[in-house]
Amino acid sequence: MSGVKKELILNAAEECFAEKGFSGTSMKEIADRAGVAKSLIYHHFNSKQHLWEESANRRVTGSGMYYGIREMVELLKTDGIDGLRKSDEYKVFFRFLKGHPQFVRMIAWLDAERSFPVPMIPPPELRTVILDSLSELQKDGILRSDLDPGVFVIVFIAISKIWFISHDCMSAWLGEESGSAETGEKYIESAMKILLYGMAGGK
Amino acid sequence: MSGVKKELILNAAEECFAEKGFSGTSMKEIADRAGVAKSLIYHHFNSKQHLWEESANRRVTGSGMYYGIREMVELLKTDGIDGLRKSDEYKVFFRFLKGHPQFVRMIAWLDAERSFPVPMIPPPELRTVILDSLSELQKDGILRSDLDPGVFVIVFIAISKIWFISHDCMSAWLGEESGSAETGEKYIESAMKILLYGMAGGK
DNA sequence: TATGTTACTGACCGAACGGTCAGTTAGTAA
DNA sequence: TTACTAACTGACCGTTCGGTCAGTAACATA
Repeated sequence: MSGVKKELILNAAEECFAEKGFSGTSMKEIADRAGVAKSLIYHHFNSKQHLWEESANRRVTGSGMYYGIREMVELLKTDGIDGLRKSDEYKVFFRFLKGHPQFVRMIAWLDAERSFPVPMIPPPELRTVILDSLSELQKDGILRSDLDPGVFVIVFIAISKIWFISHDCMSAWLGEESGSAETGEKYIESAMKILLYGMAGGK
Repeated sequence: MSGVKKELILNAAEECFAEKGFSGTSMKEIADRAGVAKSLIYHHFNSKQHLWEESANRRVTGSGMYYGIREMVELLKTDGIDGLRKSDEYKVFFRFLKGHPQFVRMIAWLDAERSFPVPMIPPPELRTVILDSLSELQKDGILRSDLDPGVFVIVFIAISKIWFISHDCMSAWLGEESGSAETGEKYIESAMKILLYGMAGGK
């Protein structure tokens, strides 16, 4: 009946690392949060760095981060840009981030950390499916065809991600008090207006 | 003749913090890099946290980060979107980040760090000038008028910033080998095509 | 029951941590 | 010269760090 305490350790590590990053987290903190002896961590994981990599990897690859994007691209194929605009589906990635604040914290640390890097590469088969669909949409004239399809994905991720990663700085550019949950919804609607319009037109 | 070694300390702190963040940097590292005794740091700054805040603040507020954006908005007023598109000026913020990798590293840490936060708010007068100009451009029909003008700024920053902050992850979505400097130029050109087109049209 | 393996603990280690402090140097004003 | 202040240093402090290790508890197999 192994693995139960190992799971506790991984969960505790994820929480601590998401809050304070690699260097800001001590092994004692993780052990205390997991409710185990510190030395047990070294029984299951070789070192702090290994634990960091394992928990970060699990959180990133197991997040399903990109599945919303794939669904969105599928919707784009069936309903076109206007269909996407009228539905709420273009918010899918934004809402994913909103619902997973711990995941957001983790990728913020991964973006900064270079001494103990964790790749964060999209799953190859998902990447291929999304890029192929986008290429098809370009051929069909639904998306502008003068760009690498990957650019659509990047700008899409960028405008969602920045809202949560640099929230204070960004909401300072908007008039309302930044804390309100409504501001986020209004922001992503506005930003996606720009994006959806720009993705269709041009050249 | 004070201040010269204090300056050395601040510079060394900036470099160390940009590389390894707050928790990953030790006071001894900073002292060694500055070529002074560790205790001298405590003569000029109260604590590690104060040094962190002071060096981060100096780097962020002194960066001139937003001046390129203001210039761009001015150009938009005189030459319109087509003028901006034809010149290279829309790359101004992207090139600023490209030319200041240490600044990019620092804001990546600031985005992640919540235990020792540093605000990173845009200078109020610059913010006002930029937002006012954008409002004017909306009234003149050059920019779409159905959005808060701050959104233009945010999406603009977002697509430039993400290229450097999450570089490995993002360039994985583009076909070429990610390391090349040319890829970045191609990316920002493509992304700005989407943005400039989307900022003009719609509603 | 005997045996081996894995899960798990508490005591412990040397190193590094942030921070202090007594004391020295150097410049400056009276 | 004296006296005061700010710049600066090296030795030192208590704590915490990541990591080790001998030993125990639990459980499966034979």
